[in-house]
Amino acid sequence: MPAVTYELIKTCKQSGARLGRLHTPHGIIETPTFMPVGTQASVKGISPDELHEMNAGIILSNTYHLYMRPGHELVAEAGGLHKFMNWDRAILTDSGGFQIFSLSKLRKITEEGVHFRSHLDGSKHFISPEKAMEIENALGADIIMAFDECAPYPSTYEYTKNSMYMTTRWAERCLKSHTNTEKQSLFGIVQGGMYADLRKISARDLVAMDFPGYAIGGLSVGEPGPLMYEMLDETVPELPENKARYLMGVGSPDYLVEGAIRGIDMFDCVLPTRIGRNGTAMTSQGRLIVRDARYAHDYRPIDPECNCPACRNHTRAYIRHLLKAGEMYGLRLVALHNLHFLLNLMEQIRYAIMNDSLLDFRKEFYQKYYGTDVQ
RNA sequence: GGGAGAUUUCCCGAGCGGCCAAAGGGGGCAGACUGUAAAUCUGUUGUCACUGACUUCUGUGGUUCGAAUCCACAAUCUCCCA
Repeated sequence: MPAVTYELIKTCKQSGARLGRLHTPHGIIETPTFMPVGTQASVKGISPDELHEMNAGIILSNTYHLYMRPGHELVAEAGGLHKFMNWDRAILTDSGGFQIFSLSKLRKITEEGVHFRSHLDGSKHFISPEKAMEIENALGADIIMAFDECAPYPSTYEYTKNSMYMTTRWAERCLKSHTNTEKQSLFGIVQGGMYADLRKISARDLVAMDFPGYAIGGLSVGEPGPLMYEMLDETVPELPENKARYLMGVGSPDYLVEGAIRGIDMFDCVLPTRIGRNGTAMTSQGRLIVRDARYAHDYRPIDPECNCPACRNHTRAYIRHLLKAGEMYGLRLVALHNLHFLLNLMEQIRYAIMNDSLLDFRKEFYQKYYGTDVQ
């Protein structure tokens, strides 16, 4: 029995979306779910208590960043990531594959692994699939991700194909070197860029290796929405029904709804915290740039339909003032609100699946959020 | 009372005869952000009939083909001597 298992509860008759439960050593998570991102063992600006209050069941952290600082040995010495950051619910660690992509100026990819320079001090490092497993085992997250390459968009067919096959070989090596299987489950990552045939090959090869869960990576990297949906439509049917499906790096409310409709169970994204810190709120009526002058005398909450602490206790005018004045409480409030908003959206999605009405929900949501019909 | 210096677009501040509607900051305004090198980044910030024209650099008058830049006087401010 793997550490993490997926239990399918029901499928939405209208959309095909899945309602389920993710069983982990640190609790059961209702899916589809959204995982707040805490890259450096902290969801930027948000405390574990606040994450509890918004009913976050699982958060994401990052192998690359924790390896660089403070070092995985230190986290292990502290008693593992849960204890280190005092978070008693589930954690997923990303492998650092995305950092290979986003820190691309500083790296060299080989079959053996990736040579790169630290973004902190320029020092040279090398991470292989085996090394990534060693680090993730030391960190001790419930779900750990295979070491992959997230190909940039756009990439040629040749490049994407080679990259995808290498990611598959790396997945095999990860599986072999991952030791702590009774407490941590390793998820494989489907790659293949924007090429349907490569996506299918990637998915089939990984499914043959029998991972406890599957992620879809390399999407939401700048491609148009419809192209991402098409890739999901090609990929998800290849994945087994009894395993969790995780769409990496997604994010915006429309993508979450569209992903759920296509059978995705887990999402993560920096968007709510990042745009929150930068002054933009997600509301039931669409995006609201709290910094804007039009809210200077607006004494309503950010979202009148929200009952998060920011909306219960503070006005747009006040939060705008905090943001303009550079007060960190303002950044925290908007990030906090955005996380509440997305977690609440996931709850609504689950409710709609339960009632076989997710397509109806999508229509209503789009009209309210974007002022348009389903694109 | 005498002497020295200063006054630039919202603020600070560069400019010292043409390449100046005027550097650079700050502030303002607007936008972006999707497995976080992001409390970051981008654009914009005299007026308009906006690939061009017009009105600006304390005020007035002057020198010059041409002035934010030179001269005279005035106003205001700062410092030094009585």
